[in-house]
Amino acid sequence: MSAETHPELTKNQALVFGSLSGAGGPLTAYAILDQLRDDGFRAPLQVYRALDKLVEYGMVHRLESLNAFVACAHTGCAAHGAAAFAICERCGDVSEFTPEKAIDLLRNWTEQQGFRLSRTTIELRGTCKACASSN
Amino acid sequence: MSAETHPELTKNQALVFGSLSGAGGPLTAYAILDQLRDDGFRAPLQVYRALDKLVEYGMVHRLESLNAFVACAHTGCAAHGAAAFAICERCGDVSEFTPEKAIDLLRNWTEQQGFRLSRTTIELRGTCKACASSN
DNA sequence: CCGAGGGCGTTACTTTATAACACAAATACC
DNA sequence: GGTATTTGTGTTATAAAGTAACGCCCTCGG
Repeated sequence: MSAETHPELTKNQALVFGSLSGAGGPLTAYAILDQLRDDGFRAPLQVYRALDKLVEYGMVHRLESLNAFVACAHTGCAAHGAAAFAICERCGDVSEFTPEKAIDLLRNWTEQQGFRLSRTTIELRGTCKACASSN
Repeated sequence: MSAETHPELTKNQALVFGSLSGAGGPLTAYAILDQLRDDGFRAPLQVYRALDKLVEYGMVHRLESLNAFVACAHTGCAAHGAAAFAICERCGDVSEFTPEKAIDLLRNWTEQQGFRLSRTTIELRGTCKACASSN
């Protein structure tokens, strides 16, 4: 899978990705399902199956602490490998960023332990600038 | 358990903490519930309420990517503030560690953004040394 | 005494995610 | 072309994780 080109998406995958991209923020699988009722979606599995593939392709990230999914901010994130998220608990805004040095340090730790790293989850909860100042 | 670092636990909190401590690894809320049936536990809420407090006290961590909970490895983790976890997907073993430099870098990023950080989740998925070598 | 807050027990419920089964479409291979 | 294999799809049913709402019983400070 090339980092620059997206794989060919199936119809369902394209619908789910479109829904997430259009949202401009994270959506739960069931929220996506509701959005896609008019496109013929009837069951959660249709969404989860598409999401599994999109996550595998690096086009979508799963936010573990929200049980939600978000389109990758980098249109071809697979190259980056790891991403981090700052999640505002007030307004729900999510910022994706790539703290390479921090990730290097974590990877170094795993290598020292003989731990073979496959996936890194970094999620920061708090209050975004806008919400913190509008207090 | 030190009276200085730990608050007085209620009966339910002590039971849940004991269950988690004895497990030597993560447990889901429902697994804890099953373990405590003989102690009179009947409903998930009894577990979740205790867990909420234990997490608040820093004695228990929630593993977001497993929907599970684990007793803090440091008996008084509240001081450390943030922890990271390496989760073996083969044997389920979880190692807690405290990557202070990586956390500092993440905190610096949030400060630059004006993001007020309240909670940090770092979870590494992969294969532990023992499982990787017993291949 | 009493009243406010915290913890507790229970029922019912919502949200999140998978299992199992059957069919269809694309791909691979000779 | 024909056939095996994989991959995607649709559906029903069910499991797993988490919460709302209610009422009761403590206990602690006034």
